[in-house]
Parts: sequence; structure tokens; C-alpha cells
Amino acid sequence: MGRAPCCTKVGLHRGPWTPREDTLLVNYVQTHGEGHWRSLPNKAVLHRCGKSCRLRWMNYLRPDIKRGNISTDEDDLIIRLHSLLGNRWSLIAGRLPGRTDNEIKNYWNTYLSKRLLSQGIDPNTHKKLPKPVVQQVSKRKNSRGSNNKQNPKKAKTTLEPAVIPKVHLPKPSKVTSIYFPRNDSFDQCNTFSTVCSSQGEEEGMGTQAIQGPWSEYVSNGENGTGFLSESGCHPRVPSEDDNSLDKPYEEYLQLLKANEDQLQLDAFAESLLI
DNA sequence: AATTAACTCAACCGCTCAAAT
DNA sequence: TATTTGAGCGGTTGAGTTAAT
Repeated sequence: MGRAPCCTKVGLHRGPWTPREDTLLVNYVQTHGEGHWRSLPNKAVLHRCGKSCRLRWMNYLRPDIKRGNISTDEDDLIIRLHSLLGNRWSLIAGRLPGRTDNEIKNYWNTYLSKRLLSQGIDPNTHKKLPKPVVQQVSKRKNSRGSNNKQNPKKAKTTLEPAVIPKVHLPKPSKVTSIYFPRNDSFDQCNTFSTVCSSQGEEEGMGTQAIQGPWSEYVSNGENGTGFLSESGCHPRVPSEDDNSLDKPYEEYLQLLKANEDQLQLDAFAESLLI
């Protein structure tokens, strides 16, 4: 005898989430907290698999997600952590406040691993490659901002020196704070920063425009009845979030100092696993 | 302006493991 | 104790977007 069967997959909606679905999910989590994903679709009247709901929340709707450029500090930290932990993206993400495992995974696969290769470093082992492996650089990157007019087919396989890192620009959005009802599932953070309709500018968050689904919530009326505003989009209180990278980066710097001591690195890696 | 190629990233898939029964 | 499920994770895919030709 086990648990009750998982949600039937019959009639479930798949593919991209609509603003309405997002609203339902956010409203539900605001009220009941995270967790209980299996029962969530029924309670929230969402025709989605609970697993899909969880993923949507964790990777996109969660209000403490930080969106914007991944800084060079974060770059270094990701590379460093990857060398210690391998492809354990959730652990790596755990050391980068506001970043999701999916985001870091994507960032690694599309950019960082290639950058390492271009620098003659094996992205899996983080060791120098026997001979400089030259990264296959796409014509797009090669020719961007240059007058490279080579045949693209050739350019694709042309051996190139190190790639100039490009700026990573995830979809911009506003991030501010909001208090969620605390429950068992919010042990790790009871204060959330969240996308908010109108307060960003007031709180000095005006450098990022409202874009993407959030703008629909707050500006269009479909169901975006301004739920976030109504439900308590509190003024953003300057907090450690503002320096959210400080702590992990500090640890990272300490690691650098102790770089020669592999035992310390191992111990640090193990501490992350606990 | 149209076509092609490259790139991004949200979402899905399948697996593992702990917890529930 | 065995069985089954829920939750979480990493790998992969593919639609949409952007840039080059």
C-alpha cells in the first residue's frame, strides 16, 4: 500500500504557461505556501501536473528570483563551485541567492563551458587540456561587431582564439520585497523579494523595466487584476538581499586563499552537501 | 525583405531517494 | 518490510528570438 495515486495526466495542460495560470499558481502559493505540489492543481483549479507547477514556481514565479546579468563575480563563483561540485546545479544555485538551478545550468551549458574550452580548460575536469582546444565559435559571435565576412560555413569551423565573453542578459524584470504567509514550507526565507507593479521605481529599482508575464499581471486586466499589489506588495526593505552575493563571494575569496590546500576545498564541497 | 543559422531558456522527461502507507 | 508515491534533480528538447547573409 502506498500513497494515493499521482495526478492523472489526462486533460492536463502542457507547454508554455499563460498569465492566468501563473496568477492562479502565485495566488495559491501566496495563500498556502510552497509544497504539496500534488494537491495544488486541484486546489488551485490548475490543469497542470503538480510537478509542472513546482517547476514553474521554482524557476520563474518565485518572487526571490533575481533576474538580470550574471555578474563576473557570479561567473567566477559558478566556475569555482562547479569545479568542486560538478553538475550539481541545485547546490551551486544554493550558493547564488536569487539564481535558479535551471538558470545556472543553462548559463553553464550555453556560455561558461564554452568559455572554459576557449581558454584551454576542460569544463568537466577544470584541468588544462593537453593542447589548447580551440572552441568552435559561431559565426554570430565571431562577426558580431566586426567585419568578419568569411563564409559562414567556414567560419563555423574556423579555429579561433579565446572568445570574448558576451554579456548575459536574461529577461529583465523588477524585483522587490513581499511578505508571504509563513508556513512550514517557508523555513528558509520568510521574506521574499518579488516582482511588483509600481513600487520598483520608488525603491530604486527603476533600472529594470517591467517585462514578460509580470507586466501582464499588473497592467492588463485579463486576470491581472493587480494581484500582487492587492495582495500586499510591501515596500522593499533594504536587507541583506542587497548584498546577497557578499557572503558566498566572501567564502569564495577565502577558498581562493586556501586554493593550494585541496583538503580545505574538499571540506568545503562536503559542507555544501550537508 | 527573405532566408538561414545560431542562440536562449522555459518546459518536459526520466531517474533517484526519502517518506508514507 | 514491501510497495508506492511525492519531491527534487540533472539532462535534453524545441519554440521563439536574434543576427548574419
